[in-house]
Amino acid sequence: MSTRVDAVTAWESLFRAQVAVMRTIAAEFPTRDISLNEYDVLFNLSRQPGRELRQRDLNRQTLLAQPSLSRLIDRLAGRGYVEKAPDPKDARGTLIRLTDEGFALFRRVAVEHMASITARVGGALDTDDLAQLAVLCDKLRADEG
Amino acid sequence: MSTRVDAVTAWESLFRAQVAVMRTIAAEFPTRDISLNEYDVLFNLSRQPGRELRQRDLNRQTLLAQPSLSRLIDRLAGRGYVEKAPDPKDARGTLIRLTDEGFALFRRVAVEHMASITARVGGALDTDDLAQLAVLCDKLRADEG
DNA sequence: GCTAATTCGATACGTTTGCATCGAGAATGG
DNA sequence: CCATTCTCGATGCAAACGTATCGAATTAGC
Repeated sequence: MSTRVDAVTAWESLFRAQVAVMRTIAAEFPTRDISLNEYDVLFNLSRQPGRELRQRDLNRQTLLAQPSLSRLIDRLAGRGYVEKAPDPKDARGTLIRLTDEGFALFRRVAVEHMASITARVGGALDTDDLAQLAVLCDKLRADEG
Repeated sequence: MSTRVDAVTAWESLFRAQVAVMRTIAAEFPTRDISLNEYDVLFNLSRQPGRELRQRDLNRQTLLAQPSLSRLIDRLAGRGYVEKAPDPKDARGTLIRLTDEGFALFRRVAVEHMASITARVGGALDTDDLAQLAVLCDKLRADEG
């Protein structure tokens, strides 16, 4: 069956493309202000209703191990960008909420970051390619398991 | 211009897909034997003629910072999976060569790893999708800058 | 309703990573 | 040919990460 080989090849291409693009983007990222992992957390919170999310759900969006995210959040909380509150629905859980200051930081960084992405990604693919790529990647992500 | 928005959307999709797939793959990876970054180094060496590469070139394939790769290689060398030799063409450079033991380890791990990829990626997209995705990602990667 | 198994987040601890910097060698420019 | 600049890889050091483990809370099975 050729799908076996094709799947590995496609993943290889996707992974290398991700590395290539990420290198450019990371080089232009304002790491002094915030790390990419921290940005990713702010990003995920920002698009949530009420700008809050359970730590458990936040963890599912990233590749970070649970203890790593736990401490990353403590660092963000220490700098005033997020707040931690117990989940009223589940006493085990913790709700992480983006503060106004955190949202302001996110928006400020997002502007530069999106410009980097537009330059690197938009410069390599035309509109049709971009749309196609997004569809395929969404399909790939959807199939959890 | 709508390409601005599309580029950011497409990158977002690609990145999230990469995270989703990587989570599955990493969970099934034999981390006891070797880390994913270490595997990536062995992988890159394995497909090189003579199975050797300059550390500088190796560095361009990964997202690791130069000192991190330097020490990762030292660890691999300490375990006998690679060997370091001065580059006769350039006395600054170091050639990293995959040993037979390193190649054997790579092949052993690659079997399981490719099975993980096939299951996760091949299960979500059909052959046409996979081919399309590979083309788009290669195009995206090609445009370095 | 009670016990066992699971989930959630935090902490201890060793490992890995990145940033800053260095010395040695190679390229550049006069 | 010499001085300046750049490239390559290594090391000091602090920050961040992952594995193992724990206590508290919830869920599942009897």
